[in-house]
Amino acid sequence: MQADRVNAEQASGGLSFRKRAKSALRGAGMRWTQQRDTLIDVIEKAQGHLDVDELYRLARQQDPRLSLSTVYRTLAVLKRHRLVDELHLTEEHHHYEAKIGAQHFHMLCTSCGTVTEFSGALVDRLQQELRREHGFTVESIDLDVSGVCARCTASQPAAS
Amino acid sequence: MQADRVNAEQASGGLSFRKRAKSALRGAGMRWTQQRDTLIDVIEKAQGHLDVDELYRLARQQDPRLSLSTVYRTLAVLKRHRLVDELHLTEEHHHYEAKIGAQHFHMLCTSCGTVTEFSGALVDRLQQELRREHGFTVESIDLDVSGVCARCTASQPAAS
DNA sequence: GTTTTTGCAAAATGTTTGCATAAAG
DNA sequence: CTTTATGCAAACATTTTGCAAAAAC
Repeated sequence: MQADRVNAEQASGGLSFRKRAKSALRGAGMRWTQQRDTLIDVIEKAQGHLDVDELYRLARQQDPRLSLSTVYRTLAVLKRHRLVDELHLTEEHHHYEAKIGAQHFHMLCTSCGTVTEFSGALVDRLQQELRREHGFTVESIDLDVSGVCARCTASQPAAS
Repeated sequence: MQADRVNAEQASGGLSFRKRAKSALRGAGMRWTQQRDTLIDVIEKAQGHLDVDELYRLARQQDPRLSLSTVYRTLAVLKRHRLVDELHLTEEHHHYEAKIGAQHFHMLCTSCGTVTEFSGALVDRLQQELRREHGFTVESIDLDVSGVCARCTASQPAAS
């Protein structure tokens, strides 16, 4: 557990997600509660994309009394402080992930459901282009791709 | 009204949205109902981005008995047949627009609320890159940008 | 001790569904 | 005449909210 925390800090350049979250909230005059600690811990460890129910379920394994309202309220706070990103991978459920490391985006394979990340280099270019051509200053980009991943393309006879 | 229809046909290369929709649905063994005609007409004329409530409200001006269920059911059909696009411009409401003309994406100004369209050239490049680098075949891209438009940037003292 | 946060239950929101009736083909 | 689509109301899933009790500071 101690080791996990050290690894997490190394992965994100010396400051764990939990520590960043704690100081961001404390800095805004908010309180660091047991529930927020639990939820942040689950989100950080998930290393991926949780929807609200998964987050709720996992958090209750650590603290069975934690309520669904608290999950929603905490996600709202974390979104507001830009500590988590909300993804719209599917029509049905939103997914959330810790904002750690470089900006990236997601490809969802419609065949196997796998989510792959890709980096934001091309998206940076798009941002520049929007400023140059439209005078538009980008604040946030919501970009999700769906299609067929390499594995599924290879394993399926090309649909004619 | 007749003139509107002619203009619409010219704008989309000889086949109005309504005619395309009609033949797509008829081709799939579905019926061309009064309600579908009304909804398609509203969507086509809107020339922009309607959310469900706006669509419902406008459609009821033409046919006061048309129900909200029918709006949802019709949008589902149109989405399935790729006759409308569903946009995720804001957190709260989905928006829908007729799929007419070239692919394009949307920038939402967080200051004045204006939605501006931009073309898909850069997005095409992204698509190629994903195939080249990840072997991923793109089926659909959900891309929405928010930020500050040129007008608002100009009229506001640069926030320091 | 004061203020914020929580858990719970209730309400609000947005969307879907079952079913009898109406309309389309 | 047969099948599909509609309107209505009820069901559903998800998210938000009011409030008293608990926890943080």
